[in-house]
Amino acid sequence: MQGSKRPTINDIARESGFSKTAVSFAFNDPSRISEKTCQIIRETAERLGYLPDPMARNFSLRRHLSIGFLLPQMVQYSLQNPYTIQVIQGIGTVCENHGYTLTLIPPLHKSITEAVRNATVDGLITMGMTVDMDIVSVMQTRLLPYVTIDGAPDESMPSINIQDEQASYELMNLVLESGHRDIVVVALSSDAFAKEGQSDRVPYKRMQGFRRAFAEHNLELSDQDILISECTLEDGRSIGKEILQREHRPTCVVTMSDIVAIGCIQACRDAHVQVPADLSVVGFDNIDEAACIIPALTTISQPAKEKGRLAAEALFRILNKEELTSAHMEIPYTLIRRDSLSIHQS
Amino acid sequence: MQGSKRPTINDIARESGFSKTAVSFAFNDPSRISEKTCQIIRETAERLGYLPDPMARNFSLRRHLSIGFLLPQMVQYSLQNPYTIQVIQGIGTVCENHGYTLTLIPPLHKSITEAVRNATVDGLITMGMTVDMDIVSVMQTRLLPYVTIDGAPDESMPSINIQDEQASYELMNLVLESGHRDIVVVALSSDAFAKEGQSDRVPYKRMQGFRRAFAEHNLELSDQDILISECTLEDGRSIGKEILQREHRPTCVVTMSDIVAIGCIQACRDAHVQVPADLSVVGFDNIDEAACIIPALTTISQPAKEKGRLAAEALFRILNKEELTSAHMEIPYTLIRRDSLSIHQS
DNA sequence: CTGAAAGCGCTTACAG
DNA sequence: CTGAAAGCGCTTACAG
Repeated sequence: MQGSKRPTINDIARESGFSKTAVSFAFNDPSRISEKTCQIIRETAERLGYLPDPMARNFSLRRHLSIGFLLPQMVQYSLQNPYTIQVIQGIGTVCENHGYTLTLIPPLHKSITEAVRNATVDGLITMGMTVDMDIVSVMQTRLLPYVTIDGAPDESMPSINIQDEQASYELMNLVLESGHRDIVVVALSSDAFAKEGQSDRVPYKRMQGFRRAFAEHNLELSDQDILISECTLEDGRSIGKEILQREHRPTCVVTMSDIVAIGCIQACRDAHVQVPADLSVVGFDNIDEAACIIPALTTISQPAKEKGRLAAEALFRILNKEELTSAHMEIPYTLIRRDSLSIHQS
Repeated sequence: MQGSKRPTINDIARESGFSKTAVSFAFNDPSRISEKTCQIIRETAERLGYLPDPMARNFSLRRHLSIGFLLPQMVQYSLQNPYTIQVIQGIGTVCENHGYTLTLIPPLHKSITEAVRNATVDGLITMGMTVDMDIVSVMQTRLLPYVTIDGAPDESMPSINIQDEQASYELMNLVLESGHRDIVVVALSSDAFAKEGQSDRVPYKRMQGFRRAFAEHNLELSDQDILISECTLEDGRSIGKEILQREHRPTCVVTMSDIVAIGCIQACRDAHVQVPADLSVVGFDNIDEAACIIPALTTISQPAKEKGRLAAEALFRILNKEELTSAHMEIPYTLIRRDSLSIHQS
């Protein structure tokens, strides 16, 4: 009866004796045809195993019914970071409410630009983006709406951020007030999108906050006390190992991400170094694990799910041609004091 | 120069003085045209801000370059379960390697069938599916390839599973050997896909394993000692609370999911009941958290990421018209003994 | 209520 | 090397 090919609207039209128009209406707007016609068409469709092709339909309607999330790292690392997962949760929930799917977009053949060029979505959400990036111009020429989380706010780029400089300042201030002076900072690497170091990027802003706290204590952060880590558990662990091997061991490690901080703590465990007795470690993000790990992390709590939610809602507003109340949304953070930072007696 | 609409291949053809064919080749197969032509076309495209529409291209080529993952629960719950996230990780990594995106598909207007009907993907991966479900027939009439994880193996349905009956048997056996006799089982609910209770479903198989262990000890599992929980932390917690309120408190709670087990442990904490001193709790899955939580969970370790990986690889093999070596893949599990199960002295 | 026809933006077999 | 034209499977303004 049916070959290996799916029947199309043409087959149903021919077989049922009605026009393509009628068949289309039978599935999308039955009120436009008579009940009898609708019934015959549906029966014919059922008999031939016909279902309208959603891609053809979307193509015709110039829509995708999907929002894209550009993974900031390789899939493996992105989905290993609870912070990113929470962001995805927030985005996903909004998509669900709007009847959209959520497309996770990894770099295509190592190229993020290529991935954006090929993305079949109605809009994109990115993390840590600055205007100078190639992908921005691609999105713009494609007229693809986008919102960035933890990126550098720019006129042409709706964004969701916390006050990273201030949060980092408070975190470092707490460390200094706790008496620490031998401090190593583990900064986040410029991520995959970046063309070059950019002064408005999140890692930079956090570093600025750290420096401000140092300055207020009449201290200076020397370059050799700044290390760079990818935002992965593994890299955090190897950086931690590296720090423990220094001849002059610091009393506190200040990271820019809980996942890196936890990696450091694992390195300490491996080396039988007690945290925080021998070494304090502080994080950033306040992922769920930060509260569970022993010792529980002192960190900055930022509402990741909320970030995702806000980004997605802003994007849907753009898609619906609604006015954004504010293109640059800042949401509150909290300094969380727990056990991984000790008072240092000098 | 350009209106609010994107230029199409036609605009570039007209403006450059070449045909649509040539423009198409300039982007997809430059070897088919002269260098000069290619250059002129590319310059024209650059000038007008033209990028080929990926949806139109995919539509023409009858492909999507995306794999769909049907979320087994609402987004919020699915992405809250580390087991599911690991599965997604596995799938995502394979997609990345193949240059595909991964589309997360939530139920559409509460309807999973509707979601499958509209999914614009080249293939689908589902969790916990049985052949009798509506979505199976939809996928079949759509000729959409699919693979199911933790579903009921069937001739027409490639699947990835562990030996759930045997694993559960071993787990319950350990509980019984540890001296427990007052046991409450927290089973997983028939999930959202299910039409009705089905004997080949994973929760059913696990229950069979539990019963076999009981039978071998000349015991019987009474209905009142079987509770049902959604696979969420919250539901686990409220089930835990319920159990603690029973007049006759059991000595051990056997769950079918770590996330539920952890919920139970939280309920114990809330009620100041010591685990495992006052009550033992065992899980299933061995998510990362199972090792971190105090007490660390006794559980069944199943390689979730591997399940995702295998499912995706099988799907790509189907897409490439390759022969599947075996449609039903079983992978090994391990019984993990940790601290949440105590020896019970009677 | 119904249908013929143009259109969505590409690809590609075919002819020159 | 190049282009006219058919085709992918739908939607929908328009006319009857």
